[in-house]
Amino acid sequence: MDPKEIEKKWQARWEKNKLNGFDKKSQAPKYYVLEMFSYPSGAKLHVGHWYNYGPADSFARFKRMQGYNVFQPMGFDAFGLPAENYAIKTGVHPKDSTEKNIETMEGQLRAMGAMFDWSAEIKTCEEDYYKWTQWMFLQFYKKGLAYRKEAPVNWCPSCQTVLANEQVIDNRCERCSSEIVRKNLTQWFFKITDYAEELLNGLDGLDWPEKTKNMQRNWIGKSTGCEIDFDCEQGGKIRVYTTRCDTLFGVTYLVLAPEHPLARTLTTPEQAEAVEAYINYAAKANEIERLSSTREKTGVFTGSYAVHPLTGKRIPIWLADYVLASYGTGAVMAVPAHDERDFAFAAKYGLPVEKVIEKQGGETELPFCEDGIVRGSLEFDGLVGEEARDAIAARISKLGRGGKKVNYRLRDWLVSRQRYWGAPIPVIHCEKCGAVPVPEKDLPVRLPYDVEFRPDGKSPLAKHEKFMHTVCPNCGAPALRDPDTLDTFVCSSWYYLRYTDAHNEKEPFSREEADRLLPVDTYVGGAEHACMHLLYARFFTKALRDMGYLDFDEPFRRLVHQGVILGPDGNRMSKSHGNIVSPDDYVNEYGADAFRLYLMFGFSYTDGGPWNDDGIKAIARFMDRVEKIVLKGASYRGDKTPYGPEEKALAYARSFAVSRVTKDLEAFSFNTAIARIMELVNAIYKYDGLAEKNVPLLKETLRDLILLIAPCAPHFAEELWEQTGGKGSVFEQSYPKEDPAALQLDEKEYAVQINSKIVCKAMIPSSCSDQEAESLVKELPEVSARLEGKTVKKCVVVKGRLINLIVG
RNA sequence: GCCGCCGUGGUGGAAUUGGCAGACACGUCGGACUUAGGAUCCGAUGGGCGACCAUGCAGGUUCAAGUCCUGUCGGCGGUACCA
Repeated sequence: MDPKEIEKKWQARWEKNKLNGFDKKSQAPKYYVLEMFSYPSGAKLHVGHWYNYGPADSFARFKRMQGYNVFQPMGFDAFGLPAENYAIKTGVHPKDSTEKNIETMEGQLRAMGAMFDWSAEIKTCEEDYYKWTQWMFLQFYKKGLAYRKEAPVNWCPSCQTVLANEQVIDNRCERCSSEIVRKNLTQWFFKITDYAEELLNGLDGLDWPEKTKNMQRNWIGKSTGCEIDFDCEQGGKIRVYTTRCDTLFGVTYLVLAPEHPLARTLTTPEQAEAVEAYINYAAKANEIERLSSTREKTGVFTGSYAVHPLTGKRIPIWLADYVLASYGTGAVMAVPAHDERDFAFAAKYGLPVEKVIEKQGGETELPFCEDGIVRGSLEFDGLVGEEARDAIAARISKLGRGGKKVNYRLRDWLVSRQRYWGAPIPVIHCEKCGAVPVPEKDLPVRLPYDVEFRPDGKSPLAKHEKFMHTVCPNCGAPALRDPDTLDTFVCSSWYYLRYTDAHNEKEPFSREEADRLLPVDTYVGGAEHACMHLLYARFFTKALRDMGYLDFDEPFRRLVHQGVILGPDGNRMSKSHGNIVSPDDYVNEYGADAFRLYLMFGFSYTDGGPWNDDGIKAIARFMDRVEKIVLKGASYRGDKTPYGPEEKALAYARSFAVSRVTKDLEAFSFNTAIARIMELVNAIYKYDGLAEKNVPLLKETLRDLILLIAPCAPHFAEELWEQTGGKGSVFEQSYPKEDPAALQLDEKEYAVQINSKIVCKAMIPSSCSDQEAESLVKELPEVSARLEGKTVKKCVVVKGRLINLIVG
């Protein structure tokens, strides 16, 4: 069988018979299988694409054969930095290179033979898509979920652009390697923090890898603590946030972040110079560096004092950059005795340490940061941990000086980028009216083609006069467009919705279609998106639900991460390692089906691992064996139907394989699924060696073999199906079902144990009761010899497996 | 540092979730058929001559532990002064 020929033949036929599409008229239950869409980079599909899409497609085909109306769309995440960088390097316009790449990749994806519904294809860089991305922005804006604020961001002075945290490597710009500075800039944010609590709670009900859910939990970082107001001697007050208000009596100083609004006003004239110098110093250090715990703590005294809310004690106020402006209130109460950071800082600057917590039953060694017994704290003495916190927080709250407060580590999502290749932010800046959203009827705000995107100190769109100059939709006065574009994660936060209604010109999607097809039943993609795309998409879904566009809470009911195929040397495949394995050579030599089968069989899907091709010949041999036995079986004639132990064994092997393969495919355990099919093939070969065959049984088993293999080797199975006289497409057949009767063997082999040591094995009727099994076993010579003069205290029977006699 | 995951033959990897450890393959060895074999088919293959010993190491629970608990070493991923 020539793989190239049959691939072409069946792909054409599937296309013609619309076998790959979602059937909108079908009554069958829907099943939405989604793989994370591709970034149209380079020109070729790499092993990673195959590893993601091949097995996932087998899963989709399997669901189809199970009777579901499967929707499996594909598209391209086409905006983004790589295309722009490529343009800067080569001068090829991002639009041109992206379109070319998409065309190539589309062809290659089709050649894989996956069951993609191309009628729903989307490309995020096309007007009819990004128009709706902009529309999303406007809805978020209307709802108060998109806002502009000044915030510290990573700024590359050479590229003159804001960079995302991921684009900062070792405090340097990934593009030009110049040092990053922190800068306060006015940027657009999405208020994802409004949904922090729901994003956290919603995780519990999701069928996602625990690992990923945990990463999101940590990322959201909920913490319950207490806010406390400290009066300043010179007037005003400072609000601090703490999770350890039980240590309130151990406060020896307060610390404000250098960016804290009160930092300068609290500074006394004598300290002004030192404070100013320190604020400047802190502004230069970037956030990554600041957060490094190995870095020595620095700070400066403001010269002024606050008053302890419960004791009235004078407390010096310091600035230090180990306190973050963006978390809590940007100010903390320092308790050196019970916090490592405060302890180190106090030691360096000679600040006092006051112990107010004692370890229960042991020496208290400072800093002691665990829960313990409260001491030296007036009437709170003797309380422990949570009860102490509750009591002190209640007091604070009664005094009107704060109280319990929940904080999240999650920050709002910075969505504006000073880049060209993205969706323009649909906002117009008017001198009189301020930031005015572009009216929906004027969408899309088109991304102009003739733009100078080479970096020369200005944001690319800002230099495009025709793009920038417009009139204010509000007052009609001349106004400027927002020169920024949206983070590409905005585009990918709603693409699974657009798929359901990809050509709708009036709305981003119709509610009817979305509610019908969503949520995605199984979503497959890399684990690297755990705290980015997967979190943003959940946020979008919840926000759109609250705006009344959707009727469900979570976009992805079940999530599966494929592992990563590494280079043969165990490193990530990359040009710099020189360890890239091209799928093309293998596909050319063995065919798409064989390559896909090998990826499924040779690796544990969720683990991946270093590439090696030791087993690929085994797959070719396996397919060869299947073809031979299937075609040979088809040539048999006769209705002689012996039915003895061999036939029973074959029927058992068939049913066992069906039962296990079904479970394994459902669980994305592809390697064991293929192993089970190989076992069945071995059983069929064994049976075929018999002189007297039950031909109808053999043929039925071979038919099931083709069906079992079909999701994993689609072209191959179609061809066998046709050659053996099957009607229609193999994917119109239903997946084989196990026969419970065949799985009921008359007798099963039990391991017979005495005190958990195996004594012998015995065939025991599978229908017999525990007691019957026990007495049967006692009759066995191996057993009775050893039981001589001993009594059986207990008998443990594990059905179908073993009988364990426990002897005193 | 903290959180999470993982350590099983020469190799990739199984183990119905506490029940015959090493399925299914690769590789190796032996055999058959061949002028030939890097094709195909058949057999053997964790270690030990053996009783037995084996799932990183040391303990524990249990009739029974790769699986559960405690400690420890090693690897991977996430996060990093979040008060």
